[in-house]
Amino acid sequence: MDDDAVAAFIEGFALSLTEAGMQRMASRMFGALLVADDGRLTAKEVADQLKVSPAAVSGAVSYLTQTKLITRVREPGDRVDHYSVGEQPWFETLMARTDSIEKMVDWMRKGSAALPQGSPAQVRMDETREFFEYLQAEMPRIIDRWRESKHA
Amino acid sequence: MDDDAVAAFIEGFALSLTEAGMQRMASRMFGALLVADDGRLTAKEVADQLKVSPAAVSGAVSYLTQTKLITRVREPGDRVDHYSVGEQPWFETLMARTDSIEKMVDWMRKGSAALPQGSPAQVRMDETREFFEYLQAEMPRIIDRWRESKHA
DNA sequence: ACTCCTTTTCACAGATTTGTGAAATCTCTG
DNA sequence: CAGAGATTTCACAAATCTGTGAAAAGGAGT
Repeated sequence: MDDDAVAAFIEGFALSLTEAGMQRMASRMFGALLVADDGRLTAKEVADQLKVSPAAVSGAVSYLTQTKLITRVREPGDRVDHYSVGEQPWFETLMARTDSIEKMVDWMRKGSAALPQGSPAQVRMDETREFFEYLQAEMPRIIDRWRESKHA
Repeated sequence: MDDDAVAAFIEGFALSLTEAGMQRMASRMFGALLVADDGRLTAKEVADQLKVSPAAVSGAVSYLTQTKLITRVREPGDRVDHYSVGEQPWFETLMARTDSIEKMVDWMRKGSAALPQGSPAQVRMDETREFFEYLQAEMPRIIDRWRESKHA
């Protein structure tokens, strides 16, 4: 277990998540959870490991729980919260999250309506929208196929 | 052709692209191109339509061309550049762009190596990496399937 | 080579985001 | 319900991001 390499992973991985649009602190905390042996840490452990204030962790927690990437768990008779990458693999959660796509699709519907009937721009936009709708619908099936391919 | 609604589309659509990680100005310019009848505009047209400076457009152009979402076109005997959402549907370009995933996969490989052999964290990380590799490999096939489903 | 226009670069100002410390709030436990 | 510790909130400072204006660089036609 190479601690330096693990720390490097957290920072590097978090950076690529950040580039993909996730908040910086949330990305780092998420990285820390991924390398935690049981995928669970307390706020304090996160704060210590990343050398940040409890306040920063609190912000990350609220982001990550809202986006359902982690869940808050408290054992009965425990006084501290544990945060955990859920039982369901987090990337499935990530893939299932399509609100961003949905928003785009909604806008494209409105956009298409505002364009001249049959114009190239309208045709292009409708086609694009159909693709995203297809993609959204396919997502669960893609995950299924992956599960199958694993068994083979 | 409802100009106000078109403008609203540009802003709304651009916002959802921005939330997905794209630069603000680039998102707006991209939106403007999407509703342009032939999918092509000059820098000046973009600047006028979005009410921004040429410098801002220049920045957006450099982002969008780097990410291959638009291409620069200049007709022989013309003095100005036209920017165009490419011939290939832009969302196919978008889906084919996997560098972000590749970066994550690379980091996960390193992360796995740094974790104790056979530890839950390592198992989890390897599985995650395999999923993304699968996803990346599947992408072209997903697009193919969409094309087929369109013919039906 | 010159001129005109387009495009890029750069320093800067304004806006936004990020993380901190301190205070407030919450929640178990006794 | 009081105490102890955990968590959240808030105002603020530092860092980052955005877009501007002005100047520089680039290119096509004369």
